[in-house]
Parts: sequence; C-alpha cells; structure tokens
Amino acid sequence: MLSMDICADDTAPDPRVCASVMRSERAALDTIGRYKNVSRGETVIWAGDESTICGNLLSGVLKLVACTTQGREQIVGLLYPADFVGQPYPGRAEFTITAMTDAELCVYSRRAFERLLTDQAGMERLLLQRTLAALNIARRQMWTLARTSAAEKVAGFLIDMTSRTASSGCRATYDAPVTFDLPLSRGQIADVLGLTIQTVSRQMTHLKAAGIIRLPGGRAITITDSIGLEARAVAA
Amino acid sequence: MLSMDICADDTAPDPRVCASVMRSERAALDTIGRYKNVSRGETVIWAGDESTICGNLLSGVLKLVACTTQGREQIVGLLYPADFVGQPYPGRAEFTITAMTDAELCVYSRRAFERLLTDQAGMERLLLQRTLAALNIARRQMWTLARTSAAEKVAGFLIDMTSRTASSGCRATYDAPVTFDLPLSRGQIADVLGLTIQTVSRQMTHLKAAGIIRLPGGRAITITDSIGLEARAVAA
DNA sequence: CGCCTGTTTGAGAGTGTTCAAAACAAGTGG
DNA sequence: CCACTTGTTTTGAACACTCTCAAACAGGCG
Repeated sequence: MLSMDICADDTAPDPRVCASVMRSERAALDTIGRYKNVSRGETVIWAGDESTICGNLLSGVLKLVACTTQGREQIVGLLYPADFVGQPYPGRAEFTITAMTDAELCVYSRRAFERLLTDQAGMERLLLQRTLAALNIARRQMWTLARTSAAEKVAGFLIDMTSRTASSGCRATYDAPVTFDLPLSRGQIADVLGLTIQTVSRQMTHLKAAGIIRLPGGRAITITDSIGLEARAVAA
Repeated sequence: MLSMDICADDTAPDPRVCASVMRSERAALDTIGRYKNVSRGETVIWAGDESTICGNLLSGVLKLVACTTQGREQIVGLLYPADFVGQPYPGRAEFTITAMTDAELCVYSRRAFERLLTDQAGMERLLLQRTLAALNIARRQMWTLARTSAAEKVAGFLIDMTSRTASSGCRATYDAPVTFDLPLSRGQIADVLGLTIQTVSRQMTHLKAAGIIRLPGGRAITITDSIGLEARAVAA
C-alpha cells in the first residue's frame, strides 16, 4: 500500500501533504497515486507541454524555471517536500520543473486529481490555501528581485536557508554559530536571486571577510553572526 | 438588488467575476456583498492588518504593493475588474492594496466569504483557478524583474498595456497604429517594472526616437511599429 | 501669474555584468 | 600515487547599465 510509505504514522506531525488532509481524502489520494523516483537534474515537467500530471513531493527539492531561448533562466519557485507539483485544470505548463536533488514524488494523473478535487472538498480547500501561500511567497520574491542589492539578496537567502535547513527549531541563541550544508550550488543560488555566479561568490567572500560567515569548504557554511547577517538583509 | 448592478445581463459575456459563477452562487454572493466606492489613492487593505474583508473589483485598477520602511516599494500585482481582492482564511495581509484610479468594489466580510466557499463548491474552484492564474502571472513577472533589461521591460509593458487597454479584439493588422491612454503614470510604471521614473522616461524617449511609438501628450501613446516593439521586448 | 505635479533631460557615480584566468575539489585511469 | 579530466568556486579588470542627484520643462488650477 502506498499509504504505508507516505503516511505510516497517523499521529506524528508529518510535514507531507497527506498529513494535513483527512483520512478519507488520504485514502482517495492513495488509490490514484503512483510512486516515482527522479534523479538530480531530471526534468519532471517541461514548459509548454500539455499539463497531464499532478503530484506532491515526498523528498528532495525541485525548481520551477522560467527561461527563454538561449540560456537566460530564472528560478521562479522552489518546491520542498509536501508541496504540490504541477497544476490542475487544462492548459500548458508555464514553467519547467526539474529536480535539483534526487527526489521522490507521488504522482497522479491530472484528470484523476481533478476528480478528487471535486469529490473531496477538503482537498480543494487545502490546495487553495497552498496556492495562496505560494502566491504570497512569489510576490515577496518579486520585491526581493526588484528592489534589493546583491548584498541584501545573498544575506536574505542565507537567512532563509538557515531557517529551512538548520531545522533546529526556533533557536533562542542568536550568538551560537550554526553550520549546515547549502543545498544549492552558487549557480543555482544565482538563478534564484537573479544574479550571476560571480556576484554571489563575491558577496559570500565579503560576508566571510566581515566575519559574519565561515566557509569551511564544499557546500558547508557557518553562520557566526546572525545579527550582522540580518542587518545586511534589510539594508546595504 | 446588487445583482442588478453587477450582473444586469445574464447572457452578455461579462468579464466580471459574477458572470463566471453559477446563478445560485451569484445569488449567494449578492446576499453577503456590500457595494463600496473608493477614490484614487485610497488604500483598501494595509499590509500587516488582520485580514477581515474580501471582495471583487467591479471597475478601476488596484495595486498590490510590497514596501519596507522608507519608501522602497514595489508593485507586486495589479488588480483589474473581475479580480478577487484580499484573501480568505485567517492571517495578516501581506501587501497593501491601494486604488490607482477611482474604483468600485463588491465587498464581503472574510468570514461570510469563507462560509460561501464552503457552501458553494463552484465558488471555491473558481477562486482556486484565479489564484493559480495569478501565481503564473507573478512568476512570469519574476522572470521579467530579474532577467530583462530596462528596454525589454518597458517594451514588454507597453505590449501588455496595448492588449489590455486597446481592447479592439485581436487585431490582425500589425502595421496599423494604435493609440490609447496609459492607465499608469511614469512613476507607477517604474514601480511595476522595478525601475526608476527616469529610466522609464528615457526608454520611452528611445522608443520615440526609434520611430516605434509616438507620445502625443499627456498619458496618450501611439504604437506605430508593433513588430519593432515586440522585437525589443525579447532582446535588447 | 505663480504654484504644483509629473515628465524629460543631463552628468556623474555606483553596482553588477562580462570576459578571462587561476584556484580548488573530486573522480578516473594509468 | 600521480597525472589528467571535469566541474565548481574564486578572483581580477574593464565595461555597461541603471541609479542618484539636479535642473529644466510642460501642463492644470487656484
């Protein structure tokens, strides 16, 4: 049973979508869902293709990419576990969805998923709330892209990553160094922030020189001065 | 009856929201709706306030503004007639909503609107589809803000405005000049595109010098070379 | 007419990009 | 173990673009 994999425990606070819907809806999801593994770099949905599948992300990170002919591309959204993938209702996909890490999906045919939305009112409401939240995130990102400097963008990004990756809950200790691995390469960070690789790298170097972060090597990063970092996230 | 004002004609292809929902839902909307007039510059919802009202726009244009302390602001969305205003479900408003022109709204209390969403499944689906569309628009705009030059931004904006304002249907005549009034000031255009007033003005001047547009005066604009304009919208 | 608001134009400065090369890390095969 | 490849990150210098500051211009209204 798929439900065993996805929602093995009814009581645990599961971040995945199925935990937030009711039992009956979860059962309905399971009946139409198909488990799918994708590996890093693999594209799940191509922009321009007819939208035929929906799903939700179980593990890994996907990116939504807007791009034109010859390379100018921009990541317009990141999908984390529990997020919906794709869009219901007919039409062409607006953006290409690609795995940034190996990922696991629970995939539904779009038609089946739409039937489910109709039959299970709670599911439609959940999707609506998710979509409203995604819209707010996208609009905040518009502000970031349009009105902040490279220094603010990178600092803000690192803060976001800290709260998402170093999931040590709400640490009260502002002065304790936190170390974690950035899940994105410099290039991918540049794609998210609307910058170039070089600019991202330079900003990182500046932060390191200012004693705000350390870069032990590889993807690792240590935040040594959260307050200083936050100060740089709001003003140059 | 409010319905007389909003949806006087059942058969005409009415762009407003009520035309796209079914009779019963429209009737339900009317019972909870309150007509409201706002004048240019008036703010309907303040960012950070508890979300207590929803509505839909009957006429005029509203802007969604993201801003921080001291003036750096960015328009993250425009609302046109038929669009939903505000968001259902508890929480604080993320963005300030202000009228850019005199406008007419049909306002519902958030609670009443939520009840309606529950009772009328079609309404919830409509709102979901609208929200998905708004999300796509926001993401496309992210691409524009992050990866296009000022010249491309302004050219693209003028094309959008042409198709929206000069509502002469789908003109097959690419070479016929089109004239219309821009609904936004230079400053407002700058806020939408993430530029400054001066840069917008300069780009307009360049387009005029290139013989692509004419600026007869006031808010008026004439597109004399749609093809040239579109060429500039995709590449510098 | 003066005032107010919005637009245009100019000159200079700052920021991020582009192009280019070096440094670094990790994996492969000799 | 070492050369060699491949891919990423860092660093540098020059350039281009947009912003900032500042002033001139145009129209609407008391």
